[in-house]
Amino acid sequence: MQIGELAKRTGCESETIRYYEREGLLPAPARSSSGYRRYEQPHLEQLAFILHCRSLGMPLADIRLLAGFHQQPAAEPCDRVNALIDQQISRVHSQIEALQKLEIQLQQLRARCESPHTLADCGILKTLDDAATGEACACHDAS
Amino acid sequence: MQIGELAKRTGCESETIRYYEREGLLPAPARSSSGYRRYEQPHLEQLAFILHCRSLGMPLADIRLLAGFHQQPAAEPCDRVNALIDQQISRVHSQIEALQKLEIQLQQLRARCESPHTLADCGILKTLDDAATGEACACHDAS
DNA sequence: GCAAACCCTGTAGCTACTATAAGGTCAAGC
DNA sequence: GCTTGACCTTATAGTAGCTACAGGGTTTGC
Repeated sequence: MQIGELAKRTGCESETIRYYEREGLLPAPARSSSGYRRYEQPHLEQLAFILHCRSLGMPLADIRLLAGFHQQPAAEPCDRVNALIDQQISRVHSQIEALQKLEIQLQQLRARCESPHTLADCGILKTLDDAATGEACACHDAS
Repeated sequence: MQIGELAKRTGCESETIRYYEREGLLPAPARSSSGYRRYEQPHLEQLAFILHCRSLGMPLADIRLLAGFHQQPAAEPCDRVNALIDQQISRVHSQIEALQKLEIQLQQLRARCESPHTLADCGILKTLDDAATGEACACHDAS
């Protein structure tokens, strides 16, 4: 199949497929006489594997590693696979925690200007300005 | 003060300060005879304002807008300030939701390989492979 | 008079794509 | 046989927000 067909079947844009090939995540397929890429079933599965990992937020470098484990002897221990997933879980977890703090801070800032005001007495701008001149700010104080 | 001093006082690297200047977030300061940037107190406050907004996760484009509101007539309504903060809150909120789903998916995947195995029968690799061949996967099924 | 610590500009790198530009190929219809 | 449109190709530049050089000039202290 051509690249457009592979793109349609996987929901991944042709340009992204070519990008994955450049990055060494997908093997370079055979070419037609006119230079068009010709994909087979294994390519589709490999791409689906990549896309599934991406949907779990994994970085391409980790996916490259995961894909590499297929080429290794099957008797090897799989602890490095587990470690990659654990890393990803902790990355995601700390992102969540950071964003939750952020949301609280933003809501405290937002509460400074509930009803419509003018710029002159907008509690939000005032709070941001105060923080800039070194005063305590509503958003970061209580965090 | 020189750029290094400003950097030390704000905890922002010199290169980042020059970057903000290039991006039009900080006004270009006066220069010494040898071309060194000379900053005054207002620059420090402006930079602190930017850094405070950044610490709330706001994109530079929004910070540029926020900073611009200082130059506008004080009697203008501040609803656009509020809108920017509201936007940021909803961005952060939807990121949190997406990451929470992700964490559940990752933990379901991780549960496929609790005790140490070999690559051949690693539940994680198997699950990822199955997903690539179109079968239902543990991680995305229950999401 | 020299070395260390500072400063300058300009450019390239990071992630994971996305979007062009400028061109070649192929099948259908007239 | 020729055109039209949908496909494909490569190469390059852009996105966000920095960070990290390279290759040079300046200033300060000993």
